[in-house]
Amino acid sequence: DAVLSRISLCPHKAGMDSVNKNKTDEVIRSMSEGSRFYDNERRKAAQTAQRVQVMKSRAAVLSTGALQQAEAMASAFERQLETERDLSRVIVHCDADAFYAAVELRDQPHLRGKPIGIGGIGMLSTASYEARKFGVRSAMPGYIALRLCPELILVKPRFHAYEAASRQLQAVMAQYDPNFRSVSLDEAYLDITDYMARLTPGDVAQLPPLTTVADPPLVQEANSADSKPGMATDSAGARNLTTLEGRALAARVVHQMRTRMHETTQLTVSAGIACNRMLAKIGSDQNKPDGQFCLPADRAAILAFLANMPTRKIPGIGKVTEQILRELDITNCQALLQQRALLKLLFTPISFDFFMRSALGIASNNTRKRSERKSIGHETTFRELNQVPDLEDKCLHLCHKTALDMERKALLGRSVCLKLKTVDFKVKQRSVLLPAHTADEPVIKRAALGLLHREL
DNA sequence: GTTAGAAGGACCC
DNA sequence: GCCCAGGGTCCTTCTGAT
Repeated sequence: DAVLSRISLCPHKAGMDSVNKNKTDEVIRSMSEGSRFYDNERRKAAQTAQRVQVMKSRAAVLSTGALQQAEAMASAFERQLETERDLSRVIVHCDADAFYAAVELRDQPHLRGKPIGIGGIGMLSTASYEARKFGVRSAMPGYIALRLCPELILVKPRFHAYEAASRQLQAVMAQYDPNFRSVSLDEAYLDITDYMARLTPGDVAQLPPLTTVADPPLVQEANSADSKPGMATDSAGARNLTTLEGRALAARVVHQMRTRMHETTQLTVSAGIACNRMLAKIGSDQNKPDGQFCLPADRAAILAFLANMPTRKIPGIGKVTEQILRELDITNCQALLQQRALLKLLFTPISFDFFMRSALGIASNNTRKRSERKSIGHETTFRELNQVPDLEDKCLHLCHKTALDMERKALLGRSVCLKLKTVDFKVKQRSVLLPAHTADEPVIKRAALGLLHREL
């Protein structure tokens, strides 16, 4: 049922082939059922079901006229989006494979070949590929993982080691794009268009040949006349990166970069190459681990690539949105496009825009660093507490850590937000806007305590 | 009608 | 015996104020 889809293994994730999904889900279910966590999941599932019901009843009473009008608007919107389609950039998404686990296996050779999970009994942040065969996943509680895989070795995270490895990976990436955007310790986007334009024939000769790279084929068949095979350079003699040849060259560049990353860190990195961030990110998952995927800069090839793509693979569509769309009989991008009139009528303009862009493969290709952070804070989960002084202590300690961080990073903030989680996993957030921006610890503490007392 | 602030959630790693 | 994280961003909805 609905709650199961929330707690079970995601079948679209890479490396699911060898997993006995039914057995794994049964273990997860039996260990979760009856817990307060499970009850909360059931509550949220019911909430989602309610949302779906409202949508379905709205859909049921739509007139053909309304649908036709929506179809016309959606169609016009699609034409508008097509004018924005930019195939000119070569965007790469790099994603280190099972990063934390890979660093541990590298540094602790006696663990190699054994299933390991990074984290503790409460929660794992990563699992090695050996452990994934048993259904062990990131964001899985350690005690459930141990039930799935009794030989699992829990390894305490060593963030300094991961940060060091991350810096090494980034140093290689910087050779190809000094303005790359890192999204976490193990993920980054690069725009290698300029790098490729500067490649000399000598540089090109140094690149690994495509044939050693292409397994499975890196460059999908382009079935359209949009790209012009044989036109690796344009009339001015400049390198044309949108052709199949241009993308094959990109594949060789990325292969070289991944080789360098492996040489300096002993870690494997997977990569996706495409004309925007979204497509590159989907691509980096295609041939994981230690693989890469290159999508031609070609509208027809992009649409063909996306047509049967499960909605869950789109970054930004999680379990809930997948479920809602499935209830509307939408499970892949093709259906997303076919049902655009319905989507236009049932979802907000922002969601509709997002769905259309996703299904068409039109997204931002900006890989420059994002501007400034929006928030900073700390949170911690602790055993059941109901004594006011105990809660105050916890609150003050988190305020202290946050104020310290703000001072270190020279940041100011104006809104103080207190987050509370009850024993039944309900989350409450209470916030106040201060008269002025501050990083002053006593001010933050007073505001937070005020919010806390409002709830006691 | 528009907007800013609050609260709740979905999602990502 | 341990028993579902913690750091974020963005979107949606509601509500009171301009």
